[in-house]
Amino acid sequence: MKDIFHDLLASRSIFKNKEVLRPSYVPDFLPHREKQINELASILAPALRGETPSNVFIYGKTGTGKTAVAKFIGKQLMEKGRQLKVNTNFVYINCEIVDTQYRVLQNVANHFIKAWEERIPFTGWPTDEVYSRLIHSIERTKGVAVIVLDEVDKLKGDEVLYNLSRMNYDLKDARTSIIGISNDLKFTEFLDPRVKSSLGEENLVFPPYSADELCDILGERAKMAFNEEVIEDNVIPLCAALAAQEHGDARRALDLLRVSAEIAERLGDKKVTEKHVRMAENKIELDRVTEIVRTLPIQSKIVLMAAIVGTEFYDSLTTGELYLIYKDLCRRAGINVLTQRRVADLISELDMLGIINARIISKGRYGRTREIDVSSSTKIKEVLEKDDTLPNLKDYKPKLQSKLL
DNA sequence: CATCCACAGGAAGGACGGGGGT
DNA sequence: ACCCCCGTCCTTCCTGTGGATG
Repeated sequence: MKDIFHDLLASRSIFKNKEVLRPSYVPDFLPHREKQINELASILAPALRGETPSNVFIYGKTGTGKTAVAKFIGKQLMEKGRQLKVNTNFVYINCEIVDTQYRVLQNVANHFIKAWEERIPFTGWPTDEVYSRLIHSIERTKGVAVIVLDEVDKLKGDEVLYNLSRMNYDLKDARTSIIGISNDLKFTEFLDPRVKSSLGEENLVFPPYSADELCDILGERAKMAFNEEVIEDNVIPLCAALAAQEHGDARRALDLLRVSAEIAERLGDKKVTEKHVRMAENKIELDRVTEIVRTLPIQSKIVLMAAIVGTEFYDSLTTGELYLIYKDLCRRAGINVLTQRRVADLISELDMLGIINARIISKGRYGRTREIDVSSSTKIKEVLEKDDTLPNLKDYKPKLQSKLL
């Protein structure tokens, strides 16, 4: 018993505050985003002077600090508003979760509705009534409202964007600014031109972080997250370098650091070392693959299974060979067989998810096809074997030769 | 050098299901 | 309550093509 408590107490000594490493945490200091912060601030500043601010469109890949900067600005703006006695409101909406026109309007409107007033229900009201209620509530504040739509590309339909971005025309005493955030560069191309011009009055690009910049970010957070002297010197540069290889994703770097420390803690080690980072890298990858595989539709699972079974016996497969195995597996499992055209698309999807590799090769006279292999096949196989909707692949042997005749 | 394999991958359309508008 | 539109999944049909082989 004593030993158990001893271990637990010892392991407490790594983290001081784990929360600051979580993606949801918004730090007070954002290294290497000063330029973006200043630009965004100068775009929104007119609002505090009673002028109408522009709408902004922000884009950049995942983990480049888009959301953090937006939330940070929101906080600052609220503070400045209090100082200047201007009524400021900041609404943050993640469109991946709130993804329909009605729910966006409802969410924004409810933000402005006072506690004792009737809130707008989840469903039931005509959309235009929600809109006019929203306009009315904002008008009443006689102040500034900044509305952030994170992941705007996930929004179904662009009507909401149109309505929201032209709200200023319906307002007299209040002003709004819409900030749209997206990681899809081509997103605006598909928008209604009117929305495009009103939302994209200003554009901000967030470039990926370099390895050095990631180091600074991690260092800053590590000071808050960990106790003194628990992180070895090479750990942070390593996390930064690994994340920079991907696409300068700060979230990934922070995850690596956090998981490394968690592993160290669980192992009862007093310091986080390079070894833990390597283990963390592995664990994160395994978790990612597991999650992807687990949530794959049945047909994709069968295709993946065919790829694994096939590569176990032949070191690379062509689309045609994979398809033969796939058909056989389907018949055994009593699942309907898709056409080769469709299976080819499923193979592409699996390739894009990064759980198989499929590259186009030409075998000259013997055709052009994709060569397929599987990166971490044993991990994937484990996940697939636990799935009881699939045929059991123990002792299964593909018989290509006879089928190919 | 033309040929020709075994596909890649685009186009069009059918079936189906869910969500929003009326 | 109903319908319609849209997205997803899948099929059918099709044209395009890199490069070993004759």
